[in-house]
Amino acid sequence: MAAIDLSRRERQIMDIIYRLEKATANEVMGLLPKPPSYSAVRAMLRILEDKGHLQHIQEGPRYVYSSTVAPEKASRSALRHVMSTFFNDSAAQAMAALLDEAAAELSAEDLDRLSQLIETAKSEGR
Amino acid sequence: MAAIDLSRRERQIMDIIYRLEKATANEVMGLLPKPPSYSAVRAMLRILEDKGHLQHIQEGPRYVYSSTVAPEKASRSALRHVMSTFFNDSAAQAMAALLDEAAAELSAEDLDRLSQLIETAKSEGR
DNA sequence: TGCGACATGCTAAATAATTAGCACATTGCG
DNA sequence: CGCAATGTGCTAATTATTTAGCATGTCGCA
Repeated sequence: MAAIDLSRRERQIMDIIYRLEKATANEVMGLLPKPPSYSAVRAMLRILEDKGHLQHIQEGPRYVYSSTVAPEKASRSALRHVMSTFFNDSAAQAMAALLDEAAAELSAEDLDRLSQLIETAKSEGR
Repeated sequence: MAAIDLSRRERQIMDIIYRLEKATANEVMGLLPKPPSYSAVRAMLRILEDKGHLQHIQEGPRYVYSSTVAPEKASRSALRHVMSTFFNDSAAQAMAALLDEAAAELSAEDLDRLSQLIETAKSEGR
């Protein structure tokens, strides 16, 4: 079930679909590194659907694929995985690293919002 | 070069090595899901070393493998990848999700430290 | 309406990944 | 010292992944 047992292409495709939320075979193909043929992409999508990772709806003439797992849930397990792989399961360390890595990109408003979230967490944590 | 073009087993092994910082073939084997034979593990380690992802030192009779990329650097690119896949490249969103996901595990001290880091970032960001 | 563009499904072939097995070196202890 | 345990290197076979190709259906417009 976890991302850990997807093959390389499968993972690449899942990443794209998470990024776009929903995508057609063509869109996926466009974003794949060293894109294979269109029909190769379709085959992979079908396999991922078989395995239960994707679902599709028909939209006009084509299929639009999306994850069967809610994006929020998937992102949480991705974060968990990064925490366990690189940060000794410490959320605090992971957050510190994020802050450090991306400080330049954060606006004053972002930082204020984060401060508030932390304050809230403090008051709840008792 | 990126983790995105590692095969499934290669990725699993790299994750283990990041987690342990350094590891022997035996340790890696013990942590692999559905562990293959010892010699299969050794073969993979050799391949990863060929590709430049791992290096080893001889420690007594055995090889101890570690990443060629500094853990800090690897963790940053893992965070970047999660940000781009799930959080629309927004560090702030990623941090908020982490906070929410792991609030229960964070101590008051953790939260204080994070507040301070954020204050520092605010003052630097001008 | 008829045809070009663009879908899908399926299968078989090509390529890549993964594994086991064998030959041999080194360690450490009875 | 000698041998069991535990290393490594390499190669070849198995298995999984990834791909292309062909048959076929549908949409939209000249």
